[in-house]
Amino acid sequence: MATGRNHRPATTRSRGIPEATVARLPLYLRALTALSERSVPTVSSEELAAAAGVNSAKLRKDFSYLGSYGTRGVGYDVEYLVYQISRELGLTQDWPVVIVGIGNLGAALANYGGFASRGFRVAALIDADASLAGKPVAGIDVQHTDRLEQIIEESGVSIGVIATPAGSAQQVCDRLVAAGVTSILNFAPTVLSVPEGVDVRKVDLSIELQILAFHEQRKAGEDAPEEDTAPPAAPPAAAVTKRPEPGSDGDRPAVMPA
Amino acid sequence: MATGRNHRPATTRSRGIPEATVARLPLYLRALTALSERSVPTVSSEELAAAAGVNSAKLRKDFSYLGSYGTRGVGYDVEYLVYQISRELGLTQDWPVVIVGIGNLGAALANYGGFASRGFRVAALIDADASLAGKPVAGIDVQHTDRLEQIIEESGVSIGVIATPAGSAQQVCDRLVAAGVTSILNFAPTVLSVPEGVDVRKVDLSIELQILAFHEQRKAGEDAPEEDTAPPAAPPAAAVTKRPEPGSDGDRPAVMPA
DNA sequence: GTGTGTGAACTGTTTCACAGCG
DNA sequence: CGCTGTGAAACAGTTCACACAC
Repeated sequence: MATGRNHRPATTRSRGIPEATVARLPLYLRALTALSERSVPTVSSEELAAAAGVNSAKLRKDFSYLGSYGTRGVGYDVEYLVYQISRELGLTQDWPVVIVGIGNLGAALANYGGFASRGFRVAALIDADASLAGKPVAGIDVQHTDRLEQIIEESGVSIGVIATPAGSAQQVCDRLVAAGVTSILNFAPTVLSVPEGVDVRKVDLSIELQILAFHEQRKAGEDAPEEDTAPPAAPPAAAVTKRPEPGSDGDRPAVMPA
Repeated sequence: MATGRNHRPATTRSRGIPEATVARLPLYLRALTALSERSVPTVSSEELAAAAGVNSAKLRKDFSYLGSYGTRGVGYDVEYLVYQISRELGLTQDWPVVIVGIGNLGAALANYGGFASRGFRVAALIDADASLAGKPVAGIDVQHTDRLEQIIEESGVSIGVIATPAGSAQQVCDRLVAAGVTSILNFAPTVLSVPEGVDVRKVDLSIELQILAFHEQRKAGEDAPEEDTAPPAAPPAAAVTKRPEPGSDGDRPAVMPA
C-alpha cells in the first residue's frame, strides 16, 4: 500500500478531485487502453467498471469529477476518455525518473514495462555499489551515487524511486530532495521524513502480505474448515481472541514474541 | 496500492477491526520491532505515532479496537504490544507462501527479507519456464508450473503471490484457487476474478507512479513550460460539455482532438 | 501531572435512486 | 427507452477534546 502526503489540506474544494478517485484513474486507464487496443469504440459504465474491477456507480461518480465525458444512452468514447484521463493524470507529458538502489527490486523496476508505456522514462539508475557502476541493467548503465545530484539536475528529474535497503533510504531521500526531487516512491520499509511540498508514496511488500494474513486467519479462525457459503452470518472472532470482552481480558504478561 | 476483496460485507458490527486500522497494524509493528531491538521498554502514543508516520489520535483509536493495552500516564509496553499486534495479524503462526513467476520481480520477492522476518516462509518458487526449473533463486530451487497443484497441497499453502506477466495471471490465479489458495497478492497489472471467499490484494508499481505524477503535475501548476508528447486522441462525435472551470486555475490549452 | 481511551463532531467515500438527455 | 450524471442518504475513517486511570 502507499501513503500520500502533503496533498492539499482538503481546503481546495471546487477543483479538487478526491484522492480516492485519483487512485482509481490509473485503473480505468489500464482498462480503457486494453479496450482501445481491441478497437472498441465505446463502453458503458457497467462494462468499463467490470473491466476495472469496481462498481459502475463509483465509476460514474469518479468520471463526474473530471467532467461530462459520456453520452447518455450510449456510454463513453474509449479514445477520448483515454486522452482525458491521461491528461488529468499528467501522463501526456514525459516524466523522467531515477531509480536509486539497483538490487533485485531496483532491477525489476528498471525492467518493468508498465513505466515506459505510461510516460515514465527511466532517466538513470543509481547505486552505491561502485562495482555496479557502468554495468547495464535493462539497457541502462548504472551510475554511482556520487553523481546523484548531477544526474537529477541534468535530467530534470522530479520523481525519484527509492529501492535501497531501509538503512540508506532516508539519506538517499534527503539527497534527492535537496537536488530538487519533489515526488518519491519509496520501496524501503521505513518511514521517510520530507519537507513540506514533497510527496511520498510507499509500497511495502510485506505489509500487503500481513494484511492478507490477517484476513486469512479470520477465515480459518472460527467457523469450521469449510466456508464457501455466501451468508457470513457468524461473527468473526469469539474463541481465541481478546477485545474488551466484558469480564475477560487481563492476560497481561503473556507469551512473548520471538 | 492494493485492493482488498471479499472482506466482511460490513454486516458484522461489533467485533470487526476497521480495514483502515488493519492496514496500519503492520506499520506499527515495524516501528515497535525497531524499538524492541533497541530494548526500549515503553512508548507513548505520541512517540510511536511519530515513528510509524501517523498521528497519535489515530494510533490510539486504532489500538482501542484491539483492546486496552496501554497504561494511562505511562504509555504502551513495547514487547507486549508487539506480541498483541502480531497475534492479531496472525503472524504468530507460520505462513507458507508460493511465488509464481520468477522474473526480476519474483526473484526480488524471493530475496526480500521482510517476508521471513514476519512469519512468511517461501515454500516454493514456481515458473513456467522449464529452463529455470531446478535453478536456485534465493536458495530455493525453482519448480515448473506443472507441479503447482502438488506443491500447494503438499506444503499446505494458502497464500499465493503472482508475479507473472499480465497475460498469464488469471490462469495462474485460477489454478492456485482450484488448488486451495484463498489469499492472493497480485503484482501483475490485471484485474483478477476470483470466487467468493478468496481474497485478492494487488500492488501495481505503475499505478503508484501515476498517482505521484498527478500530484506532481499540480505542483508545477500553471507555469508548465513543457510540451506534450502524445498527439491528441480522437474526440467523441458529440459535443462535450467540459466541466465549468472556476475561472482561476488555468485551463489546459484544450489541445484536444480537433 | 501524564497520557490513554473514547464519545462526539467532522470529513471523506460509497451507494442509492432517479431525473433527464440523447 | 438506456445510460449518464448527480443530489441525497448511508457509511467509513479521522480528528477533537476531555474524563479518568495510573
